Amino acid sequence: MSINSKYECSCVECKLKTLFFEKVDSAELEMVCSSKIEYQYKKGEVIIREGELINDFIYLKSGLVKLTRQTSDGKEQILSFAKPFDFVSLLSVFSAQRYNYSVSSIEDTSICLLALEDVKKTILKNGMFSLNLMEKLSEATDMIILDNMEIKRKHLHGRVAHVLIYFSELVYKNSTIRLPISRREIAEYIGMTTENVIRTLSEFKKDGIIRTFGKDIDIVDPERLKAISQHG
Amino acid sequence: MSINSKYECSCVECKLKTLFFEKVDSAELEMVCSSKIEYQYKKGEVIIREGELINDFIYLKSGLVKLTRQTSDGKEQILSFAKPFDFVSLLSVFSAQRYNYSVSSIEDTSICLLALEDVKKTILKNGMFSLNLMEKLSEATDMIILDNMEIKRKHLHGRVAHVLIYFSELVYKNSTIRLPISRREIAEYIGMTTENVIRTLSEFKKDGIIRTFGKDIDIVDPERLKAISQHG
DNA sequence: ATCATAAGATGATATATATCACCAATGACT
DNA sequence: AGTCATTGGTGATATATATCATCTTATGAT
Repeated sequence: MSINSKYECSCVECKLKTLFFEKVDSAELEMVCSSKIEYQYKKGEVIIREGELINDFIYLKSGLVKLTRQTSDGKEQILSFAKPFDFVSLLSVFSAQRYNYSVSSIEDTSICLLALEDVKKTILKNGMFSLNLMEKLSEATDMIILDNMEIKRKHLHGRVAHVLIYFSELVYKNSTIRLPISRREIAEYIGMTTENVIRTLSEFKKDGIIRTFGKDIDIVDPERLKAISQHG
Repeated sequence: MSINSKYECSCVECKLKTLFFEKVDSAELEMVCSSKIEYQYKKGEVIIREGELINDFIYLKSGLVKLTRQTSDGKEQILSFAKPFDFVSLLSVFSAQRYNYSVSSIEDTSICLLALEDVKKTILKNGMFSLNLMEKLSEATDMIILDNMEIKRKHLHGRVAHVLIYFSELVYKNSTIRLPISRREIAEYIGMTTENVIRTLSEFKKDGIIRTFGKDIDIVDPERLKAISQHG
């Protein structure tokens, strides 16, 4: 992890500003942003550790992260992935003292860290900001809930197809992708074993639905993949 | 469904007030509550239908409801259950035009319906209310997400045990319960088949963990049930 | 460059879960 | 009271998934 100067970028010009701060005037923005710190992470670093005190409001500037939790039997479980404009620091931020999940980068990532206290002050003062923030929070949690419902109703093949489609269509917007996660992580996300994820990818390959070279995956037949995702 | 007069109960004296309106002064409360309508539902009625426009902010006064959605292959899926003080009308309320789930009563239920516009006006004007509401919203979605993660990591037996414990400990706070849902609904919630839910309950019975008489269930050995819920 | 470690891959087998078929019990409705 | 639909229940069997063992191939550290 490396720290960037707080003057490296300006909130006023930030393209992410629309996410939360579009309804905030420049004085308020200055108040919140004066304490902002930017951090950079290489792929594979832990950004937030489950159990830590929540003091900050985190903004994903670029990159990709995963949200994980430890199950009581010591296994790792992935709740969801987040890219810029998805919101990261939302679960529990307003409802708990400590994080009940971890956040790690699965690609080189940079984040902005704002003091949660300042954000709360802005909520108290600026109603439009509150409403806007509530919408974003609600959107983000809706997505996690519905995504997990989709996974829950599917079988192994459908779940693996679902993950491929997610990264292809929603993250990279390309039929050729470099998977940012391992087969094990796919398994941790969809609740199946690593071996079965690998086997399923091999079958997709044998059936001419995808081509694979390690983490590089080329979706040859997206329609069939979608059909599998729907049905299986 | 039957409608009660709006004067049947008073928001000012409502024991549920602390849920959302503790930070609201009496003038604001009057504004929101002047339009309030109270509805009563018998067990088994639909309160909100998936796809309907969201115009209201719904408050669960008493009873018990289930949140459901249709999957693309026409099956019913249960997202979660909610009792008073859990929040019902939270998913999507601030992020979507239409409900993407249905709400039905699984016990006799009464709700308060507030105009969403009035609630939004209060958000704009009252920062403490906004922050409080955000906390409640965040708590409610956290619970749904974590509960679904727990279910996802468990096997059939653990999932069924999980449901029994949920109703026993969190809803009825009693080791003898009358299940408000059918075996099929348990299956729709945990993502398994009805037959296997029935079989699992039979096995719990045979093993002396529970006693059953139809929907009346007596949890004889809660410790073993919890162990199954953790491990299985 | 080399070693150690993790990731990817595959097969054999055990276990878990779904499916299908059937019947009994219950409740709702004329 | 009787019929019809729904729920609860069980068994036999097929299918899906997990487990275990083994191997190859990347990857990272020194």
